This record gives sequence, structure tokens and C-alpha cells, in this order.
Amino acid sequence: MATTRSPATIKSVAARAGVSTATVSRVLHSNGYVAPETRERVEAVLRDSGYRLDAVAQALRRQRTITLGLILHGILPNPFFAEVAMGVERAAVEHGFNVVMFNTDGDPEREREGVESLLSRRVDGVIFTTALRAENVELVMGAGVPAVEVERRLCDRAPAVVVDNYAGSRLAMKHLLELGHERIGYIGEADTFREPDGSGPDRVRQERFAGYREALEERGISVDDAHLIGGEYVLEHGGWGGVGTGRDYMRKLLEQDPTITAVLASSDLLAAGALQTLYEAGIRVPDQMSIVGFDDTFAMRLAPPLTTVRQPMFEMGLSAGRLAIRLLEEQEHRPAGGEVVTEWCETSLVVRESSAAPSR
Amino acid sequence: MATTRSPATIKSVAARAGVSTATVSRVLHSNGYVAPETRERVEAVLRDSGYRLDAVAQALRRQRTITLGLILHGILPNPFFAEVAMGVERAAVEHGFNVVMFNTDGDPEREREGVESLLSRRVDGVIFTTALRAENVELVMGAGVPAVEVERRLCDRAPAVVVDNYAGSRLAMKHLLELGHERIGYIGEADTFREPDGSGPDRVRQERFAGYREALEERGISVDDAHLIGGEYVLEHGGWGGVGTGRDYMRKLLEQDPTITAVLASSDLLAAGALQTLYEAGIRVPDQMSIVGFDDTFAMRLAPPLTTVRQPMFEMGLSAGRLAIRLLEEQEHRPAGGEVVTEWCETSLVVRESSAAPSR
DNA sequence: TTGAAAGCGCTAACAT
DNA sequence: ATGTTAGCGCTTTCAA
Repeated sequence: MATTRSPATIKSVAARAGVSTATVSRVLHSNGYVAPETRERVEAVLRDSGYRLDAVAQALRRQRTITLGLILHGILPNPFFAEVAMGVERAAVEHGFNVVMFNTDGDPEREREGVESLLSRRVDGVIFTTALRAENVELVMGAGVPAVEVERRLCDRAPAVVVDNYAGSRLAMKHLLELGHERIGYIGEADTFREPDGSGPDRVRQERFAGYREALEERGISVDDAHLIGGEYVLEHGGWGGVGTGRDYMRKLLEQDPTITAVLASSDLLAAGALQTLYEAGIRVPDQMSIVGFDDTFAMRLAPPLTTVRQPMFEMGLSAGRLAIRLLEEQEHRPAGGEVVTEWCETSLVVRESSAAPSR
Repeated sequence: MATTRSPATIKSVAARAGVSTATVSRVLHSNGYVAPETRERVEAVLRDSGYRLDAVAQALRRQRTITLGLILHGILPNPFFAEVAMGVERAAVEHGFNVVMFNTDGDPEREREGVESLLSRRVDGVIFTTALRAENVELVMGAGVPAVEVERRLCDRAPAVVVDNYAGSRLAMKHLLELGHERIGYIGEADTFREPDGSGPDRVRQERFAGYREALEERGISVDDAHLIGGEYVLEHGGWGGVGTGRDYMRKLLEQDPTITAVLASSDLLAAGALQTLYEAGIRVPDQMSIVGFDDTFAMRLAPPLTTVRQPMFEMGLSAGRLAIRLLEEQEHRPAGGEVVTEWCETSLVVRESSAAPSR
């Protein structure tokens, strides 16, 4: 039991064990030579003094906090971030790291504040679960701290963990096409936050749509404008949105061409909205209409359980966390890294109950 | 621009400005007297040396890390934790704090490790988004660090932010009863993780069910066993579960009494599963069956959008974060706190499209 | 095999 | 109004 009132320090332990602080430190980290009896004596004191290493002091001395910073944008509209965060956390724990999270809610200004805050805390690496501004990523790297971008790369000097959205779309289309669908609608434009960097149409968006278009064209089917629906993605109800948009879009799509037999939505959120419209209209899924989503977030919870393109979110976070730690360790040795790392994660099609052959 | 290669410190700034470190510290925190010209000179150096306060050194010196620890259980099965986390984060940022998160995945052993880790990092407070073991909460308090429990209190010496689940259930039942339903099924037993503390039937569960039972009894309707469904809540597909259970339960419920006109599910997850069964069976909601959920997590994304009892998750996190910080500040003054704080958050009924008067 | 001692970067008495 | 100084708790040469 603790004898002193204030928490045990390496110094108090040393005194109680009749050794120097250096020796205590040595047994703590089992490095250097310590005589077996000395070690035991120290360990005994350590145990019953309730000693707990002060990571703050250690960090100051070692100039390493064993902490990763994580920038994300609020879990509300999309569970994607939460999943990635859990992956990052797992990677961190694997290596004895902790994670400090910072939520920007999609605001680039707050992203900058977050970066400043994390840098001030001397985190050993920063993961952007989708950066909003390249300059904020640069800020991190400029401080000599490894930065990793997840989902999309904004800053081309930064390592990133990404997914082949084009391939994902192709997977979905292959499924639909093989099922025999020909008139397939596309519901797009799922941006969970403001246009990143103001840099033209978002790349993820483009890629997902390209997969749709090219799959059709390869099949000799030309893309019909009446099958496309887009526009602004609105955050309704204070961030809890996305579905409403999908619902509206599906309605419009049905007006534009009531003969479509399948729909590819560029996110589960949009697909969920589409399902609502179909439910309302009494159109059975998959009997009268097939729906495929993208992300695999809450797809399995929908009625019917949604066929969707899975992004391995947890794994993406895991990779990002590990990458940051690897970069950090490499940086210890080499003065600076070589070329920019890109890690690709695989998408996969999860077939559930929302897709089937068209009834005709 | 930075002149030196290594990052600016208070010392390097002091040297460049021709003052002492104390003076730099004073302008940094604008306390104590500093002559206007001196201040400006220092500020100039601060600016163009790219100085960034070292929060680690500051923490060591002040014995305050300005950091909150957050223990949670993986976002996978239930978005509840993610929402609470965002609330805690917001409270933290409001007060200039950061948040270190630790995921236990529902494992009490990992919860203990998390607590150790956070305590070692000298966080100023710990929030348990549902503690798994009272002893882990005690561990935190024993270290003189404020602890706050969210959603349910395991440790009766700890402050907690909770919700009146009974009242929530009553709200839902009032709605259903006023709509004219009399044969109302109950789908229960939603536990997102192992039995906390091994301490008998979970309180949240009990309260939600009590609301159902008592509402019925007050109306002179006796609870029919055929209207109740329970059992084990299974985590399917590696944690991504809950819906499957709801789906099965709804099927059984329909077998037990096909004449029910409404169902109260003790979580959105279970309600989502119920909706799947109904969809499959071609039973229209709300025309032929009303469904009410609990939580308001992804209720709005279901088809039809689910009427549910909302738990203000974000606000709960916010309150918990603020409470921890308040406790921390009070602790500075008074030697120890008085009585155990309990903060109640209000549930509310969100009526959407899954509930209506019974058809005949 | 162990100890002494010099800091990591910052703050806060205490002096001046 | 400003500077001096003694640490916070730990690690790590360097010496013994």
C-alpha cells in the first residue's frame, strides 16, 4: 500500500529501495545491468508503492509522446469516421501508443486549430481522416511530424491510405449487369462535408461515377441522362442528414424514367433514402427494383439488408495508424523519407437482399 | 521564418528578444506586468520564430495535462458511443482540453489497461462511456482523478450522466396507447456488451421494460407473455450485430401472437431487425403494424423512418465532459467533493413514419 | 553493477 | 517591470 500521500515517483521509489533513480529506471525498462537482488528489491517497492510511470515526464525527456493525433469530422452524418477512428486506435494500442482525437465538424478553420493543438501536444504523428485543406497537412509535415491521409489525398507530398473507388463501382455494376439489369440509375454526389480544398469536383465522387459509366459503356449501353441524378448533398437536421437527399433523388429518378430496374447509389446514406422512397411507393426491393449502396456502414440494418460495396474502414484506420508509426520509426534512423507512400485497401461487394434479377 | 533548425523554445525566444524566459512566459499567458514595448518585441519574435508552446513541458510543470481520457467500447454495434464521444470532445475543446480515447471493445480487462494507460498519461479526468467494472472507476478516483460515468452508473461513488429510461418507455407507450393500440409487443434485451459487473439484470433494460409494463397496467391491460420477447443479445458478424436478433425476435413475436398491432423495441437496432422481418412478410408499417424504437441513432435512415425514443447522446457526452472539468476545478479549491452528482438528461419521443393508429 | 548529474521546456516564487 | 532560480519526473551519458 502507498505509504506517502502524494503519488510515488521514481525518486521516492529509489529512496525507499536504497538505490539511485537511474537504477529504478533500469529495472523499469529492464535495460542495463541490475543485480538480481537489487532488481527484486526495487520491484517490491515499485509494487507496493503503487508507482505509475509518469508518461508526461517521460515524454518531455525522450521528446516522444507515444501519442497519435487523429483529426476527424464528426461521426454524425456518416459512421465512416467512427470506424476509421477505431482502426487507428487499434493500431496505436498495438504499439503502446495513445490517440488524441480532434473533431473539426468539417470546418477547415477548426482543422487548423486541431493541428495546432496536436502539434503543441507534441504528438508523434497525425492522421487525417480526410483532410479538408492541404495546407493543414503541410503544417504537420513542416513540423517534422509524420502525417497520413485517409480516404483521399489532398496533399500530394503526404502518405495516404486510399481505396479504389472506381474498382468498387465496377464491382457493383458487374453484379447488376450479370443479374441482367440494363436500365440502371445512378444516385450520386455524396459529400459529407464542404468541398475539400475548393478543388473542383471531388475525386472520390468522380471515380465512383466513372465506374458506373464505363461498366455501362463496355457493355455497349450508353449512359442515359435520365438515369442520373445529382446535385447538392444537403446536411439536414443539424448534420444528421443524407437520407433525405437520397429520398428526394429516388423520387426524381422514378419520374425521369419509371422503367429502370436497378439503382447504384454512391453511398449507403443515399441508398437508404432511396429505399424509403421505394417503400413509400410500394415498390418491392429486390423484386421490382434492385438497389446497391456504397460504404457498408449500416447497410445490414436496412430493410431489406442492402447489397453494397464495402470499404474496409476499420482496416483503413489500422493501416493509417501503422503507417504513421512506421514512418515515425524510420524517421528516427534516416534523416528524411524517400518517396510518398500510398496504401491501397480493397473494396469488396457484399451481396445482401436488395439485389436480384429484374422481374421484367 | 524560423531561423534555428530545431523548434523554438521559450529560451530561444527569450534570447532573441533579449529578455528572460519569465518575461516570455508572461507575454505568452498575458499575466504579470510587461512593458508594452517589451511585449511587442517578444510577440514579434514569437511570431516569426514559429514558436509553439510545448504542452508536455507545461503539463509536467503545472501538473495538469489539460486532457480528458475517454473510455468507450467500439462504435461498431451501436453509434451511441460515437455520439457521446463527440459530445465529450466538444466539451473538452470548449475548455481548451484535448481528449485521449481508449477503446475497450467491451472487454473489462482492456478497460483496466485503458485506465492504467490514461492515468499514466496523467489525464485530468476520465469519462466512462459506460463502465464495465466498478473497480476500474474506483481506480481512477483512487488516483485523485475525477471520473464520470455515462449512461449507467456502476460505481455508486462516481458522478454520472444518465437518462430516465423508464420515462422514455412511458413516452413511447403513451404514444402507442393514444393512437389506440392495445396489443403491443415488446422486444427487449438489448445489451451492447457483456453483462456489466456481472450484477444481475441490467438496470437500463429493467427500466425500459418497466415503462412498458406499467403503462399497460395503468391502462388496465395486463401484460401478455405472448407479447414479450427476450433472450440473449448476440453479436453477429464480428460485432456488427443486433439487427439479426431483432429480425428473429420479430418473427417469433408474430408467431406468438399474430394479432398484435404495434411493437416497442428497446433499441433502434432491434427495431431495425423487426422492420426487416415485417418487410419480408409484406406487412406494411405503419398501416398494419406500428414500430417504435429506442435511442434515435440511425432511426431516420430506416424505411419507413422510425418513430423512436431519443436519448440525447451528444448532450450526454457534453454534460459528462463539462462535469469532469467542473469537478476538476472544484477539486483545486476544496479538498474533496461533497455528495455524488447525478445529471439527468431528458429523453423525448421523435415521431416519424413508423407509427399510426391501428388499421381497424 | 551502480550512482551522480545534467537537462527536456516550462512556470512561479522570490528578488530586484 | 523584469530577471533569477528551483524544480516538475524522468532518462541517460559518464564516471566510479
